[in-house]
Amino acid sequence: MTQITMKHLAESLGLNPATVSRALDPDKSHLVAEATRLRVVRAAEEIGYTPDPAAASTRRRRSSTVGVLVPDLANEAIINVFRAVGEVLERNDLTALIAESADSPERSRRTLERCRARRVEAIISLAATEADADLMASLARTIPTVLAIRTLDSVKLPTVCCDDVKGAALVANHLADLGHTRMVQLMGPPESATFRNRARGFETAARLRGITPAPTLSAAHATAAEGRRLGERLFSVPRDQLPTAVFAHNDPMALGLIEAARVAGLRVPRDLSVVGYNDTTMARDFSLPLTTVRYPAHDVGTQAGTLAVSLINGGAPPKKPLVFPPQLVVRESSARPPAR
Amino acid sequence: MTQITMKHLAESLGLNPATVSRALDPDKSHLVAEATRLRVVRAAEEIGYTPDPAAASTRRRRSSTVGVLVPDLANEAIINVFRAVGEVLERNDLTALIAESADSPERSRRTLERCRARRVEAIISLAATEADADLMASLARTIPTVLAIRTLDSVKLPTVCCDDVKGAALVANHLADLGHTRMVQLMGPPESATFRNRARGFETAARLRGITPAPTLSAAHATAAEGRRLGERLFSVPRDQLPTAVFAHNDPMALGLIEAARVAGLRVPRDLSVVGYNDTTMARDFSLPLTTVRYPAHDVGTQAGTLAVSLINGGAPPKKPLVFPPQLVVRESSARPPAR
DNA sequence: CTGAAAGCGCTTACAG
DNA sequence: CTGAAAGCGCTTACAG
Repeated sequence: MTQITMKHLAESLGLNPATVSRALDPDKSHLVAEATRLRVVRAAEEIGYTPDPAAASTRRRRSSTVGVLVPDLANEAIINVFRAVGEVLERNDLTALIAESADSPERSRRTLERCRARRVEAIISLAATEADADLMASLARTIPTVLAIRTLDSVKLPTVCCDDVKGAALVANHLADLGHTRMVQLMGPPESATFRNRARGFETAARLRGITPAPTLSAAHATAAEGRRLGERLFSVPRDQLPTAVFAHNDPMALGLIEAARVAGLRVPRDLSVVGYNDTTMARDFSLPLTTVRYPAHDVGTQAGTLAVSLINGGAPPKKPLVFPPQLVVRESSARPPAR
Repeated sequence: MTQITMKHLAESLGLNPATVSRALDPDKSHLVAEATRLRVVRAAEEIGYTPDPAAASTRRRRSSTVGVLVPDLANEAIINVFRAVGEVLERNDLTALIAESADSPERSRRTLERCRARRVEAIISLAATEADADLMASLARTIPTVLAIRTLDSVKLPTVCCDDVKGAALVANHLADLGHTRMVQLMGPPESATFRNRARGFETAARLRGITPAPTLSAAHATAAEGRRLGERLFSVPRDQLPTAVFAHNDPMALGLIEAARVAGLRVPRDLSVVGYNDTTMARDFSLPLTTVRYPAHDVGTQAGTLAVSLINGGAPPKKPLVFPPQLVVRESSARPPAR
């Protein structure tokens, strides 16, 4: 099966390959007589011809490719952002090269290295951690780089994210409004700025309401298993020393915690209020419907993609991070604290 | 920032680009004096040079790219298979182009079309449905194509999958062994062969044990929400007409069903046994630990990747599907039926 | 073992 | 508006 080329197509139409190339390129087809263009396009469609992108890449000196880093492919909240990124890239004839870092600095490094080798025109990282800040900064000198979801403190890079400080403050205020005074956070790994921001936002807002949260519980991974494990530990103290509300930094941890509460004989929300973050499908479908924070995944993803495209085209990086607001979603896992 | 090329590197070393090319290509470096090879490799490392893959592709006339279709990026069971596929491809210097079909025929078509346009060297579909069987068959005439997870009846293609008939039979026998006689299935969408096979395997094995399952419940999507919805309907009948065991075709549906059971005041497993499929993390972490079937994701993915590589290299397609055995994992959601 | 030339399939100045 | 030529950055016969 020998590959059909532009030369073949041109010959069969009695045209020069250059004309065929122009006719098939939306950015150049205005240089071609409409009748010719139609003839070419039709013939191409008929035989199912489409120019070889690798050859086009070499000549154009553009890979038409963007590297996208995610920490975890099976994480719904992150994949929702990725989907929006992918849509924007596709619309701009850019192919997404997706890679998973698993939050391992070693894998991040290898993956970014591969992006560079592939001559990606931009990098969009949904997986930034301080551990690879230096590498990101150095890559960003030659490749347009966008951070999404997770910010980086130590290096200034174009960033699109959710206002997690505010999101956590919404939770603190919601709980304070319900009358809770004994609250605790179940924090995700501090490597991700999202969790650091949520921790800070919650703490600050609580204090503004005159509440001092109990010492934060730190999860090694932001998973249901960790939520459950830390819940078991938390609930092992006498009842009257228990907090009346827990803010878990994401939905899986919240659900794991609720399981632990059930096992410990605590009713949610009657004995304990639990709030999650992200509003993933499981927040609605498992356990009792979870009070959580809706993450503006579509906005973050769309803007990150758009920003990358703009940087590729020589646009100036925005001076400040693009920040989208989260939204509190009150469901059934939060209520007034139990009476004393 | 003008790109550094092989020509630059060659000049700086006083060598011909051809020699540099050979030195840097593991398959050709044996043609080069070891001392020369070392000199080249070191210089390349020092300046961070790596040959442009697009240019290599055009000249080699190989894209070094494989298209991988998945139905859902956020589905843990499927992503586990994809991860194994990805590892094999990476080891063989192939880049995975991942695309999501969302089980929409229209998106499958567009996505496969894009694979063809990109000149992928092979296609691995974890998302096959009969709706795109014709298209797959036609593509397979020019592009090595491998089916994984989901088989296709109407067209013979190289396939790697799990023995879902057997997996479901394990469940039926487990429940029969416990003494259940009133069972029902909660079936996933029949578009996916996995669910058709599970339905058949369960039914057949049950009948061999002298049990006729109640009419199967059909889920529109294999999600927790659907499990919950169908559970609510199932549990709305008088208790004495209830089945004593439910086989849900995947873990999310099983967990949704368990939630519905809780709401209906049924205790699992005391009043009702529930078994899932796939052994995803949530089977361990949410709800009570779920009895389920471990899916051989690593084997299926590794073999699918290996098979694709072999086909690319001109290997013969296997005469029969490569089938890996599932394994029953008994946890706490299944027990003896309630006494009458 | 190395070099010089040709060529992969495109796109893009350059002419007309 | 179209063509003929050159060239993108590689790799691969072909020589020696």
